[in-house]
Amino acid sequence: MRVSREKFAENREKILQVAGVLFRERGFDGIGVAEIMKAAGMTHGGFYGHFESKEELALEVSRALIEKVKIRWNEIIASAPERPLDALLDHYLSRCSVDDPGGSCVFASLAQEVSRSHGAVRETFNDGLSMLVDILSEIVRGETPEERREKGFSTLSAMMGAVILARAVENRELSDSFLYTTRDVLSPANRTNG
Amino acid sequence: MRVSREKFAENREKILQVAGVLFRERGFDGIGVAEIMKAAGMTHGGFYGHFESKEELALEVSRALIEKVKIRWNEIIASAPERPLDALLDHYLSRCSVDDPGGSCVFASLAQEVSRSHGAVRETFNDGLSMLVDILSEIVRGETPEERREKGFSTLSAMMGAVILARAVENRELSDSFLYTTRDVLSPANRTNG
DNA sequence: ATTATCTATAGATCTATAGATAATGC
DNA sequence: ATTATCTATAGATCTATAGATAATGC
Repeated sequence: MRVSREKFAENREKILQVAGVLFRERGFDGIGVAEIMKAAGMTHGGFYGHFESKEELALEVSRALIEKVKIRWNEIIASAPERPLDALLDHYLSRCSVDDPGGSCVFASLAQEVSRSHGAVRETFNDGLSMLVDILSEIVRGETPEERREKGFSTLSAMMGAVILARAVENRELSDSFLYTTRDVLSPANRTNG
Repeated sequence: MRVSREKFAENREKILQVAGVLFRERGFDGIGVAEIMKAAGMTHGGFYGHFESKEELALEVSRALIEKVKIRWNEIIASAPERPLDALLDHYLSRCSVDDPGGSCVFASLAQEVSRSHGAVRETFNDGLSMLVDILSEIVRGETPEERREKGFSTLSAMMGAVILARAVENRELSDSFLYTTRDVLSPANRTNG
């Protein structure tokens, strides 16, 4: 049965949203079009009326999720103008972030898989990471812009690494240690230099 | 045609070695048994004379590659007794490490994929990461054992994060920045505190 | 009539196995 | 005779498409 134009647009959004969760939970190659459509409440074949290919879906989902990270980070920073980095670290280096990959940072879920790929998705991830460095550069401590930019890179590395390793280990104590030790090292409140 | 016992053992080692490279390059799910066997110079069906399943191969490869990281790190540390952490960072945070995933740290290639799995491979990765924290705890600066252990966790997070992000971006300048900024932050020579 | 969705399937993977082949080693 | 490997294939995926169905909107 055919649906209205409005419903068609809704269905497309639903596919994007569901795919966003499932890609982050299982990886781009860990979930098929049929299962995504089933989870979205539609049939397999209907997918190709909305997207040309799975690759196109992966690209659109990537763009949307990266934009989402940007918006969330900017919101958190704006909500704590006196200690923006602390607020961001509290958010990012949290158990919630580790335990809910389907709802968390797309880079912490898919960076390794994307690094093996080529094409538009990879470029989108490249630009997204560059954007996060820019955001961090404005809230880290540092005497010169160069110093702050360098700290933007190292801070992002440490944040991502901590969440990725906290997810990789099964032992809860180990997992927590990656989060809180990284938070302590990166938080300006605990630093005496820089 | 049948081969000698010696050749049989050689063939098994060849499969493990080839699979070690291909798993790191393409992920456990990114390469099939048939292609691994072809790269090892054998036929698809012959695989099941050596291993019960692809999962068993993944486990044996994981164990071997984690042991390899341990041995390499200990060699590097032993070779530079006056500045072991600097030597390790020089090795780990290098272009070579980023450009040759098939020959580098198994965690930097497969941590995200493994974090989505359950079973023996995941446990092996868990124990392997714990072991790397132990190694780092002995070479980082810190006043107390607790402080050094905490620094072991945060240092490992930063190292892994830097290599993973350096691989994720396509832009060479961005990629290098993740490496050298993390090296600067982690190197005792560049730290004025702790 | 147009078009969004559904049914059914083609064609290409993938893991795993059964049975044939041929060299080893008693 | 035993056993390591090879050939061939079963059965389960996966992406993508062709054609049927049925509701929208002129």
